[in-house]
Amino acid sequence: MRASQFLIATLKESPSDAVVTSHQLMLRAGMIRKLASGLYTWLPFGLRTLRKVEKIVREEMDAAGALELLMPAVQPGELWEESGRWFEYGGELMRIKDRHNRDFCIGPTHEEVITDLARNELNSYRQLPVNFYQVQTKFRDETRPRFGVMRAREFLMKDAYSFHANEESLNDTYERMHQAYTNIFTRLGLDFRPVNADTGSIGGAVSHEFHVLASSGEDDIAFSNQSSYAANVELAEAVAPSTERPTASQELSEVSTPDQHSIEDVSQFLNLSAQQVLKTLIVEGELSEKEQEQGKKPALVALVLRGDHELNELKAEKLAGIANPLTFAQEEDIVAALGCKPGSIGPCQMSIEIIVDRSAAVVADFACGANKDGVHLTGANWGRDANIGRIEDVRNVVEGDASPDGEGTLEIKRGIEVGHIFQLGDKYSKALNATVLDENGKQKTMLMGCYGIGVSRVVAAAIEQNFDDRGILWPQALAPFQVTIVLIDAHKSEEVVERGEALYQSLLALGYDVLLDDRDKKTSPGVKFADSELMGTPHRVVISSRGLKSGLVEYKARQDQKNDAIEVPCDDIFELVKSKLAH
RNA sequence: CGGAACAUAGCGCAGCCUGGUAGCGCAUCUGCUUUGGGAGCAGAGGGUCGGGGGUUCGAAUCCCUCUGUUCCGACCA
Repeated sequence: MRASQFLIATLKESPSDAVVTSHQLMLRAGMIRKLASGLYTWLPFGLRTLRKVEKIVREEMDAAGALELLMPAVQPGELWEESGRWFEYGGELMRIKDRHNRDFCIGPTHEEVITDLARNELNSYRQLPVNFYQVQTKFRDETRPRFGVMRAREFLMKDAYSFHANEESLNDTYERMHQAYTNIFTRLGLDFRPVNADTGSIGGAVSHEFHVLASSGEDDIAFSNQSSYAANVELAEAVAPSTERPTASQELSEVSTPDQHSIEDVSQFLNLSAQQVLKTLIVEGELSEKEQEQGKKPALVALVLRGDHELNELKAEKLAGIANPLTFAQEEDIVAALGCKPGSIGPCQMSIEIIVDRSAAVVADFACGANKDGVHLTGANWGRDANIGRIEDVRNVVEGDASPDGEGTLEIKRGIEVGHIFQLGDKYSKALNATVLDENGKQKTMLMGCYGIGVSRVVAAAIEQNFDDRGILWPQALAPFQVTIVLIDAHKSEEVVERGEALYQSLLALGYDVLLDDRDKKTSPGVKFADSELMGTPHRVVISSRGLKSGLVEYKARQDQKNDAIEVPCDDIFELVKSKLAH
């Protein structure tokens, strides 16, 4: 591509609404422009990278035996009513009506449509397994779109759906997809982790998220420093401490702690570390349907954690006897049941059920609320002063915790979710009655898996992981242009033009993406250099009349932090660039 | 959804407090000069100051309202 024929839409300053690096750089390098909140136009330069991600995704999906198709972005509401999600899905589902006043939505995902297709087209177990995929625009009406294309409302996604006659087949395809995803992100040149994940609202059992590690990520990922164990912090198990609880060495005593409510206040006031202070959270207990109908009030349950630990609501609400979704008790109910306000609650002399976190259960001589306003206890001990009740895992893991697989300790980093694979089971096939005939001629509900990659988000994630103060540092596989040839003094020197043209043509002939910066003399060399760095082209050749006088041209790799370029004889430059591009 | 802020040329901003001819930088266009790190000089174009309403002789500026955008939060004993 010749720069003079291309849209180079670089900006010196970034629009004020861009806060994360990838968003700023995508705007500044001329990759995208915002149309409205969460809606972006991909300019020619940005589209090149988007297409490269798509290409690698397609190649690996095809290689893994998946079949590409393309479904409509607009979907009939009836299908969503059939699956039940018309009512379950919240405001993220963009609902529209056509001119006949019929309900439609703009697809945030395509389980319903593909399952409808499968029930019509698949009749026999002998047609299974199959795995269909598409690369397509999705729409989710996010409450708070942000970070550019990283959390946009309209985005490009590769989604795949597999159909199976049995669990074994589903597992098999799931593993193949796991491997295909690993291949994809490896080829893209990204630092990523597959992590065990919560299945969320989509339902089903087994699930992995693929996260690109970057400080701007929205999820906390816990991973072992010694093994391949990685999990979303929401799901990572906090293993029981291997140490025994020390024996009590202090006497229980009451301390007046006026206006000291938070763990921070109390530990400072008592001059104790937060680890020695236990916090007690009061949540609502579970009610049976019958009790709910009778309008009974739920019993309260006390959750006891170490002061420096955070409650994991997901873990808590899964416990028997606790309301799901987790509901914190109202202040008046707490006062009625315990006789004091939140902020002074503790497990000693507790009248309601107590669930103690594994780590909190091995603390001795702890401080806690005294169940009297403005009073705390110190030197408290389980058994002697408080009933330990049940012990459960109800906290988030923290750095340094033992890895649940027994190997190494946990580190926590932010991750950007770029891929997600699920074993859906029969959730949708059952709802939509998608069956095939089995070996015995009997109707059998198919099992399903689904596998997504946020194609547009991958582009942003790649930038979050690869940039410096001058701009983007594209991994080879994603670079919109692999080589930039900068011409200097082209208007004065025929030889500059000829040499540049020759190199340009021979690299093009090999199929490389080359940008020939032939912009006229109004574009100064400094602008060309700055643009090539902002745009992140991995390799740059500079051809100038000054260099050609000694028969030399200049080569520089974008990754080289040092500013010094290599001067090479101009007859050697083609071979040099070719060898650099080869790997 | 809760809280906070912002909206002035394509982009970044000033002007508003204290009402009186709408400005700066970048970008754009023309001419001349210039060519190894975001060029120089001279000139030019570009705005219903987000929309509506009000106060006033007069509103970008003060008041009300709507819309849009952004940020923070949705973990707490």
